[in-house]
Amino acid sequence: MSAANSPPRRARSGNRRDETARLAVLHAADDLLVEHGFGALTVEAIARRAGVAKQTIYRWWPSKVEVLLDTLVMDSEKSLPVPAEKITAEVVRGYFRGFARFVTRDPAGKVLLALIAEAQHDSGTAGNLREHYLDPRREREREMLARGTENGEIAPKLGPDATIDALSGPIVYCALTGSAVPRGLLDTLFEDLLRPRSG
Amino acid sequence: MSAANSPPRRARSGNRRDETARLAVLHAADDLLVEHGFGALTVEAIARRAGVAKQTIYRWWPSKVEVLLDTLVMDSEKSLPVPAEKITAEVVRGYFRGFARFVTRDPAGKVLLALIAEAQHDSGTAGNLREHYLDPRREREREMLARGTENGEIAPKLGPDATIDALSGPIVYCALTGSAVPRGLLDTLFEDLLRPRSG
Amino acid sequence: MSAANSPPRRARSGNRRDETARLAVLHAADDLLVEHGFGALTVEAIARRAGVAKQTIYRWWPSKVEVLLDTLVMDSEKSLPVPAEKITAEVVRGYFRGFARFVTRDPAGKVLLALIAEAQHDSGTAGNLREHYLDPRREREREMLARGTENGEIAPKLGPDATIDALSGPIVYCALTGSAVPRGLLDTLFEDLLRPRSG
Amino acid sequence: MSAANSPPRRARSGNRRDETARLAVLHAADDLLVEHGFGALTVEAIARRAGVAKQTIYRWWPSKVEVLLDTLVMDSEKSLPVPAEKITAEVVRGYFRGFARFVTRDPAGKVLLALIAEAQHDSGTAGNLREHYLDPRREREREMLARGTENGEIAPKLGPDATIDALSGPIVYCALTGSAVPRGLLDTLFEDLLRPRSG
DNA sequence: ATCTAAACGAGACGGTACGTCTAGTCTTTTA
DNA sequence: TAAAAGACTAGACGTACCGTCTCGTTTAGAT
Repeated sequence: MSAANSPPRRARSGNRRDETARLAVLHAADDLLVEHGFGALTVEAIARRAGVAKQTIYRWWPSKVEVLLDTLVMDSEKSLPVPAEKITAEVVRGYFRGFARFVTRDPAGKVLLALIAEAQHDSGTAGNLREHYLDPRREREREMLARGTENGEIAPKLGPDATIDALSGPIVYCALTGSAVPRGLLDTLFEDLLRPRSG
Repeated sequence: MSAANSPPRRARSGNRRDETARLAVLHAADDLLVEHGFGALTVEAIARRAGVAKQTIYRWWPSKVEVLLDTLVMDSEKSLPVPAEKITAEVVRGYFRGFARFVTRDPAGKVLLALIAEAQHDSGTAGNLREHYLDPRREREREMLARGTENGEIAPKLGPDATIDALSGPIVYCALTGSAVPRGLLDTLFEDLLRPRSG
Repeated sequence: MSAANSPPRRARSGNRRDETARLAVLHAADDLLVEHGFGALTVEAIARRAGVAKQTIYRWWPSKVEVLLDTLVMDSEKSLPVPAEKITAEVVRGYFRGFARFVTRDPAGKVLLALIAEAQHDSGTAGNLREHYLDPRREREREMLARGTENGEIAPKLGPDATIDALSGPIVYCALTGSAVPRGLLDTLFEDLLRPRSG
Repeated sequence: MSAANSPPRRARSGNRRDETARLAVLHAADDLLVEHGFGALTVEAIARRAGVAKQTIYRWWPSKVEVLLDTLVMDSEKSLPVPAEKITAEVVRGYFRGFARFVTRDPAGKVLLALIAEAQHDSGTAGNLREHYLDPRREREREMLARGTENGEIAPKLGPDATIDALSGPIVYCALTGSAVPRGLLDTLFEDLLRPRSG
């Protein structure tokens, strides 16, 4: 019953990394991005908001984008897991629809857009984004398609990467330009690129 | 013939806007972006490189992104005009192939990626990018598709915006993530979305 | 009768110096100094207020302090002439009392204080102030004392410069520090330094 | 003996104000004023010369004149203390002679002239100069005169402020106009204003 | 029961760029 | 040819963050 008396000031952990501080930083970064945009996302502001010293951030993250990347990995694992079992056409379609929802409506999706943006300005960010987010996720997406193909549930007309790019590309592009994904676009692409030929 | 001997130092224009300065700024911004990345693209650096006072930049552009937007409009009009006459399937396909080349290989294309990126961080940039680049270009792309459809050269399965998003989306997405557009992707999309139903 | 029809817009004088512009500049400088202080006295502000182009000021005055010096010479000749005839003790005393009033209460006196101040920052101003204001005036003050001495009206205990410094010094110092000249100070100095030993 | 090896680069003080930086700023300001005049005394130049970041200056001083005021208080306390014990006529005379030397020959005296000058241009400076320099010093000068009077060493003919103004005024005025204090001036004023009536 | 070691908050520091301001120069146009 | 207009280079202004560096405090684990 360590926190029973609900201390106004949290008990610090002394010798070990302070998990409370870590979470405070991640949430502060997320909140600032959503509430005030990337422009307000400075290390100083994160520290201020998290009630944490700047040095504590620099101790554990090389820069503010690594903080964001941590929140993205955490959030997207929760909000948008890549299906791994019982792959049907409907599951695959649902995944990409979920992806569209994630990047256009979920606040956590803003983090992905912000990191894609930042990657254009900084090659280090580009590398980290690929390594810790895009590539691992792509790998699991390929597996998803492979299983669906084995099952005969889908019959991709193109290679896995081309297929995923064809579906993810318009979604991300529309999100980046602030427009909605046009009605019918995803369904038509699905029909043309993934549906078993026949009838 | 006062300026016949082409002075090494440009003759300033006095009362009127100095065209030489304007071009020096645009080229300096372009060069800096390509050579040293967006991080090195500060107003101070542009001014230094262009041999121009900072104030001259602030007099004519609200911020450095407006400078970039000007270079983008100028360059893309030259490198990637939207076809307006004799629209055939091949012309349309060639336009999108040219677009892919523009954003993945042309230095001027980096400007578009940088502006899409910056638009994620700043809503003013987002608005300006739409208003001065994306929307006008989209309008002409729609006209291109409309003419090709009237001619019977193409038969879009989707509405014009959906069609353009389906083609531009993967191109831009691949450019943003630093990967090549997968072989066959554009051709397959073309075949499926634009080709007359054979016959 | 050049200005007989009092045009709303003054008639410019073509290839001769425009007297209207000259006076507008002097008055604008004076007004700005009195109304908004020396800090607001920029060449741009003077030009704006006078309805004159900056270049017109630079054409005729090396800098804004020369403008002020012109107004000072003009104004102080009018407000505080050095007595030259019928020098009595009372006339001399009245002159220094007038000087005290000039620097502490007359708006035109502020110009002198401002120029003394500026002279500390810029040796060119120091030279100009001496040459065009302090030295000529000192010369006439010496003559005033000399005549009074010849008349037997006053009997300076010190040399003329020392006498003038002893009287002007406290006046200027009090004006510069924003305090009033203490009651009795001038009279006592007068009594001690200028009054015939009597008997 | 942790600092026994006297490091070539100073050890910074971490969390606390860096005394080395403070002194570097004060000396840089003093030096710049003496060497290049008030015109060269910009915050940027002080920072450059002191080897200090501009922000460090703005953190501790509202403006460059406050820096000067600090150097003045520091220097004049050292070069020109107001005598407080054993007040004799000679001590008082020596103090004012010292003051004359300070403002006309000591480089630190230039700071006082510069601040008096700046006070004409900015009322904030005027207030600060009074509050932090002129008034406290005047208070001690009054005490000096009071003690000398009690002792019977001097017998001021005027009130304390008038006496001090009568002596300081010509000194400052001569310093401001770049002329020497005329020979005999101070002695005569002393004789007339402070000397016991003989007898 | 001390002592060591790490992580913490706080915040000063040297820097870089920001966007604004004024100085002083220059050129074109008008009268 | 003077004056109005105003664009230009140059550089200081004061602010915001950057990333680094002590400080002194707090606590866990080793002595």
